[in-house]
Amino acid sequence: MTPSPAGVLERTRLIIADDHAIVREGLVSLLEAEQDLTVVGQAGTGKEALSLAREHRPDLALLDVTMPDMNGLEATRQIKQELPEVEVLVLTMHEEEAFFFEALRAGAAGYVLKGAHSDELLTAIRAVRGGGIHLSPNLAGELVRDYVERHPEPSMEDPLTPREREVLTLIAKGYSNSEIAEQLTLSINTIKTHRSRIYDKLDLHDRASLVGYAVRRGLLHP
Amino acid sequence: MTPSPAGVLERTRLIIADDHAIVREGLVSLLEAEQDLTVVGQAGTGKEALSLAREHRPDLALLDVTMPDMNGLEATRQIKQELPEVEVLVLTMHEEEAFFFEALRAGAAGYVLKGAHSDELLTAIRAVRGGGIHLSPNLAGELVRDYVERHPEPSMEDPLTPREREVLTLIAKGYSNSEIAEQLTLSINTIKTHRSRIYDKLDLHDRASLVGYAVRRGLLHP
DNA sequence: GGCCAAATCACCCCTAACGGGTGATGCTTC
DNA sequence: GAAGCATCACCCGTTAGGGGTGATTTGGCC
Repeated sequence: MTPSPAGVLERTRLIIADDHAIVREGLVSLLEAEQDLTVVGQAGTGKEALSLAREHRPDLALLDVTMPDMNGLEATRQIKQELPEVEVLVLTMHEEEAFFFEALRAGAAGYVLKGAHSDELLTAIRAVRGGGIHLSPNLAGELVRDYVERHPEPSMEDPLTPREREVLTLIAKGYSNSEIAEQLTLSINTIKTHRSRIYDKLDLHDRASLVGYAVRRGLLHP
Repeated sequence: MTPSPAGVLERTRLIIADDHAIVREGLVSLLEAEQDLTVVGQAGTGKEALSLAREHRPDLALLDVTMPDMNGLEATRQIKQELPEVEVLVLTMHEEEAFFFEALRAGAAGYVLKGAHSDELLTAIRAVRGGGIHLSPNLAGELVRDYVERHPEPSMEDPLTPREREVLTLIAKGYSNSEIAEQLTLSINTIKTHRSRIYDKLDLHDRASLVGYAVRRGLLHP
């Protein structure tokens, strides 16, 4: 650590990118009003944002989605690829889920709507600074819905024994009886017996509905 | 709307539940200090919280996880089942993902860690009040990771034609050639041709690896 | 000790599905 | 007019699938 004059904090260094100068100015004055933040660069396009990030290695990049010459999502992707230590916060007016999800895939650590209170932006910046993730409350619901759908209550028991569930999983994954037998080091006859019992218990009679069942139970991914 | 005396706001009505009286008191004074919030009930157990919710129909219930006589997650489940219009915000010291995810499944609209700043709690309450979801920045990352894993970049194209991808999906779902032919109103021969071409292009030679491929591509869920 | 469910394996049957070919025809699109 | 896509036909041999029936062992439970 280099010694710093008394009273000077280790500020969080930001770059901001938005194609509207007025929005940028507004953000700068908003952010500079906080003692722990400082804006070290401004960009009007995605490419500029990327250059700025390379040049300044900021702690955090605040990017708009809609920008000429490379949009904010692509910029996010490239920044995260090249400079993973730079956190990206996407600040946009786009409430569509598609952008939100794409931002997450691109590696953004946060997504804030421009309609939000400025408090939320500051909260988000600090959350991200602390290694966290901030999601717009309006959009986080989609993510949660998605999660809940894919991970149903693990309770709601099925009538299968553990072994049967194991076999079921492998069947659903497309393995043949003999392959399953090999993987579990069992006789193929055993597998066939399990298979029959599974069909009996679940009252299913073909692989398709079996796969459906396994997918609903979330047996395929883990 | 019933007319209200000038200066009196429509306050957000809360109940809070925590097994430690001191924590409750602290929360009450914190929340009552805000002009737009009012605490209409306090509980020290999950069952009490449920009764309070039935009695007061609050806008929001602030629940701790660890409580005697029904924990906060079970209480969340029951409240959301009986009184879906009551939003639940889980406030806990538990940073384990398991509780977090279970809270989401139980229907909570937010999850705030006790280690967070009180600002975050207020932000969360207001976000939830506005129909949003607030997730602890420390834990939201898990949710995002989960999402990103399950929904890989849809780009990164595969060599398959749209029709082939369609057929592949159905194969992975466990349908037989004839069933697929029926569903797509095609000849079974056509399906077999597609199947062969898929095997060729992907250089796979059994259903198992085909399913693996489909899962990775996320073709199974939608 | 007796009972039951779970897990293991064997053997039979028969149909259908599977995978591997080869070849051919329209239809766009470039 | 070549290339890619989608469609269909027919042949072939293997084996996996779905359906039975019966048997053994293990472990837990009363």
